[in-house]
Amino acid sequence: MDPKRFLPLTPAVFQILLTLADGERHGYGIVREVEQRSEGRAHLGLGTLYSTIKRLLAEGLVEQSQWRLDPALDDERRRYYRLSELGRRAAVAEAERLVELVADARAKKLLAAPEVQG
Amino acid sequence: MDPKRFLPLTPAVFQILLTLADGERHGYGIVREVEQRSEGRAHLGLGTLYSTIKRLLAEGLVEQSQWRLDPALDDERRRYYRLSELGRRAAVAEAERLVELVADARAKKLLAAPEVQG
DNA sequence: CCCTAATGTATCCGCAGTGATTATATCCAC
DNA sequence: GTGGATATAATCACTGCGGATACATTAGGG
Repeated sequence: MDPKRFLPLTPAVFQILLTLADGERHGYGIVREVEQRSEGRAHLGLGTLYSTIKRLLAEGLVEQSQWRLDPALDDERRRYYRLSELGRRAAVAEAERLVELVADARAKKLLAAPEVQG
Repeated sequence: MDPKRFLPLTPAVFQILLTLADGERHGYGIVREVEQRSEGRAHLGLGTLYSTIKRLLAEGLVEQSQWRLDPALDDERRRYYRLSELGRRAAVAEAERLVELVADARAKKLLAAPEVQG
């Protein structure tokens, strides 16, 4: 299964996969992490979140998980999700695509060249 | 006028602005350059191209130009476009946003850290 | 306790962007 | 002069986005 067939990922999809890349999260928690990580520059609407997750589950990029926080701290309503292997490879492929885009932007002098690039 | 109000740019819009960043182009020529620069990985449909350019003109990110190639080599039908100052700043802002996304992807270990980064 | 706000999941629906298709015309090579 | 590539443009169905809404639960303050 070639992850490139999902490219380009939409901003919403990439933000969700990115958020799940280092651990499981529940829906609402994803929205808050995106908000925090981007310092408010990226926003994920609730309508987008749940419809997108539904699609990602159907496509097999994301899986539902039984993972639970310490019950004392957790909330029964939460549904946790994790990246599938395919989802991870799709996220990597998208990240590589973005690296190319940035390189193109540098080639077009929209960005300064990095000070040092090994 | 804050270019950030246009973010995030859609893939089609960014590809068009990127193409115009180092010189004037006509519509069909933009499609071909995108195809070539990405080595076929990015594709810009004709329907997308012309409707998007129309919108970009209305938003003032792109301007029509009187520029002409040597008449012997040029084609009367062509309409040339160039980046406006606002368009350039929007493209830069988008490129910077992509740099942040790539950094996020590195932080989440989706990509290896760059070998050297000054 | 109760009230409110925040948390949490979920659906609905209008809107915007995409891109295939179609139409039309011109350019160029043979 | 015929055919295929070039070129612009409008139409149209499809998808993704995100605000609005609904509803239930949880947390905290008075």
